Amino acid sequence: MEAVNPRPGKHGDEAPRRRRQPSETHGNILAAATAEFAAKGLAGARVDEIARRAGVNKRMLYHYFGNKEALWLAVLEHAYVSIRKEERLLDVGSLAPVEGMRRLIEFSVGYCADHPEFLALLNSENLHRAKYLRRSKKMRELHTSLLHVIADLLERGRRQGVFRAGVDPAELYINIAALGFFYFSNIHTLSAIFDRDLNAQRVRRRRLQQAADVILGYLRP
Amino acid sequence: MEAVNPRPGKHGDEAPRRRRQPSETHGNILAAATAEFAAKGLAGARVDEIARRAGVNKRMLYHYFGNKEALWLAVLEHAYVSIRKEERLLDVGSLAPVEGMRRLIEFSVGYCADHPEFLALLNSENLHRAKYLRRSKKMRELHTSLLHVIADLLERGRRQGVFRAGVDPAELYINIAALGFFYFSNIHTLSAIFDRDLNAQRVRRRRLQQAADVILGYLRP
Amino acid sequence: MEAVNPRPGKHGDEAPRRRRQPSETHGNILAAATAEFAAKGLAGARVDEIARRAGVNKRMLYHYFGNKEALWLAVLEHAYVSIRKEERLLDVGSLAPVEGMRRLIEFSVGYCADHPEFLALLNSENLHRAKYLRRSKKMRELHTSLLHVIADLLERGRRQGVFRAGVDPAELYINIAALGFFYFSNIHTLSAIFDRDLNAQRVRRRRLQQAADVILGYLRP
Amino acid sequence: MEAVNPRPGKHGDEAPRRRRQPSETHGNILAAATAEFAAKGLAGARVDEIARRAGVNKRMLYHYFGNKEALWLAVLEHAYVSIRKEERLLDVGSLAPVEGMRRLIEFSVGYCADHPEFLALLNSENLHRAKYLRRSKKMRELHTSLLHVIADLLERGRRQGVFRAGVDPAELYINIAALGFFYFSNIHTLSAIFDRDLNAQRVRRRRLQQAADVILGYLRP
DNA sequence: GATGAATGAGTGTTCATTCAT
DNA sequence: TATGAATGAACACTCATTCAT
Repeated sequence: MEAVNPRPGKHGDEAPRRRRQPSETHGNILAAATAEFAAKGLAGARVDEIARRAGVNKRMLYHYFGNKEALWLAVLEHAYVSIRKEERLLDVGSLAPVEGMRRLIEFSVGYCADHPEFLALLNSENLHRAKYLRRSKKMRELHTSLLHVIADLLERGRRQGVFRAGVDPAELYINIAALGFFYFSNIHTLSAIFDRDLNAQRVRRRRLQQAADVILGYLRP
Repeated sequence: MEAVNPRPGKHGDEAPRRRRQPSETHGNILAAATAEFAAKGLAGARVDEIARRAGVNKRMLYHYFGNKEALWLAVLEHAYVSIRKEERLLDVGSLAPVEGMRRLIEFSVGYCADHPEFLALLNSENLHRAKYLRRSKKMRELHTSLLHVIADLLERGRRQGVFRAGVDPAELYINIAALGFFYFSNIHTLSAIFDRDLNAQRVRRRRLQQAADVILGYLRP
Repeated sequence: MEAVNPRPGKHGDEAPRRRRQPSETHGNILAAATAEFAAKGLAGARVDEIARRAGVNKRMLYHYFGNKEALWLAVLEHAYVSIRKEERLLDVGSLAPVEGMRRLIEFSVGYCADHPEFLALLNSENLHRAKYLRRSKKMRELHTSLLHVIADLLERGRRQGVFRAGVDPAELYINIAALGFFYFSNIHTLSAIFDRDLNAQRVRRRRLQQAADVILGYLRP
Repeated sequence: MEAVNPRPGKHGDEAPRRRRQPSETHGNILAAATAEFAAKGLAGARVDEIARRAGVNKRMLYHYFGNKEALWLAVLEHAYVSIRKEERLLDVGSLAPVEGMRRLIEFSVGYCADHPEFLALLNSENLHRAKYLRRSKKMRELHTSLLHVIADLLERGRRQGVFRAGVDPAELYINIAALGFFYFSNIHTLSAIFDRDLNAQRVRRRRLQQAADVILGYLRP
């Protein structure tokens, strides 16, 4: 992380254009890139447009991130960090297994409903066969803790007799993700082929319930 | 030359291969475009590359399809026509409701496992918020017959007491699709974040079974 | 490469000439475009050729002017600015009415003789029915001052009894322009159909005299 | 090739599509090309569009005219033939000198007002410095007769004492043409720069009168 | 750190023209 | 005579990236 105020105590907010605000610039670029990449994909996104949206000079983008592909990876990593960070706040470790599991499921589905840009980024990265994500060391570390949390839930549930044994944490997480992801990700093509207006927010509640039912039914001993 | 360029077209005599096979050329372009678009998305695909893969002059692509976006729509439509055509061969109308439903589910999941290009195309089209598919009149006609088939299965099953009432055909189809689509579509990012090699063909059988169980359990009266 | 082409820009170290001379580059492009457009018209002109003539990268042309049509308009505007600028130097406002009018006429005819590119540009723009020029706000401002100068000459001449009344400044200017324009503009086709070599410079003096005679005769009270 | 009328002698006019109508096809192409070339110039005109306007296959255009440039010349020649043909119908040789001259002038100006496509074609050919017209032998023959007619008028007028001597027929014709051509040819740019709507038909009569006055005044002994 | 001019390789698309039928 | 598929060269324009300031 870059120091935000190199010279603390002497920074007026009154916009002396072209100040040195490293971390703000960095964050602006990341946010702009997330929006642009989510909307257009890696190939469709334009470096100029990202710079414009971020309100910074295009050169800064190269200064902070190296090139377009590295920026893409940074955006992806940041997206995963964000969801995992929120996820950790659920603190499911301190809840009873069934309640914890339900909260995890509802969060997972709700996050898909509320963050279409996350779905778009993942779909685009899948198009590239995870070429960029695979390079990232951050990712594995980030998700091992998630797997530990799920494994802990499963183990506590099994010991309490509310979950059956032999469930793989990763497989389970994939099933959870599937129930939210597909619907909200494919909502546009589904609307088109079935000539309906499938609205994300309207079906949100139903999806939350249905996903919890399916997964908890599946986990029952 | 001033203002007008005759462009003589200097083509060596050693390769005057210029046949006239309209439908073959058309099909070659469509196949090549499907592969290229599925691999790179709309923005990432290159018209030159499509022409090269199809073994035709780039100009033919514009002759037959108009432009890149129209070709994209043609590819999408063709992909949907293909899956629906295979689906119709299942002839689920002549089977008992439960068996017919199972066959439909297994086909749907199996198709996702076997046709990654179909998943990729749909994901890309979702990135564009179904901008192109929405223009297509073909699509609605194509899918009304599918909805009739499912409605017929549900109705017969309900009368025979094996399916519960009140199930919407389109909603059901979306649930079926979800169970196959997500897994095979996100296999690359999932492999990356969980550091495993999730192989499509290896999990094919398990997914088929699981999807059928979930849907048929859901339909039970 | 998949979807993203880094395009490293392999440029040999032996020629790293890349200066930063904004106004010079801008001027070079304008001059080159004037020559190319005058010689070939809008449709016939080649953007590559303009860049080559200007000795700049083609991309700069879009950097400074937007696109070919905008460059066309810039060239047209510049051509009009140039003639009006020279015209203002005549300072006819400080001359006696007849002498001022004569100087204006001679300048106008002489300009047509000396600037075939101006005639060519106007003819091409007329082909487009002034589609581009009509968008320009600059033009009206530019010519209102000209009309004021002519109106002043006419008024002073009328008061002094050397010009008749009721002459419209714009109509008069059109008549003046006509006398020079046609001859020098159509010199090539006229040479062809009458099988003579009508040379611009040779007839220059005669046209100057004749035009002044016609206009001043027309203005006599 | 399909034989349209295998048995000649039995061909109704009731549209057996794809008849052999050489001269009609030839004429259609010429008319379509005239419109397209006049509207867009040589470089801007599209061979496909000409074929479409003519309602014939593009190949026919090459069959009858060879290539685009040859078609351009054919259009130019046809345009000149048309004006000269109408001009001959005036039969000025049988009129008194002054009346004949007046009729010639009025025709010349009126033709410019009524045939903007003629002006456009000439301006475009001037852009090419009469490159194509100069190749044409037809042109010189076509205009020598015109020059003879004017020379005869001048000579008769001189003998009758109504015209002064020493007037060059070609120079005179150029002066006549100038008076109509410029105004109607430049009407669009003039409208744009002076922010008026100069309408061709509205000023027609005034121009006719003015041109006759100027020329006849000039010819007075 | 920050700017915008500059670059070269390409991007989708269009052109006049020709060939097989 | 007529058709429309086929061609290759070029067309206007755009791209991610870098350099001078």
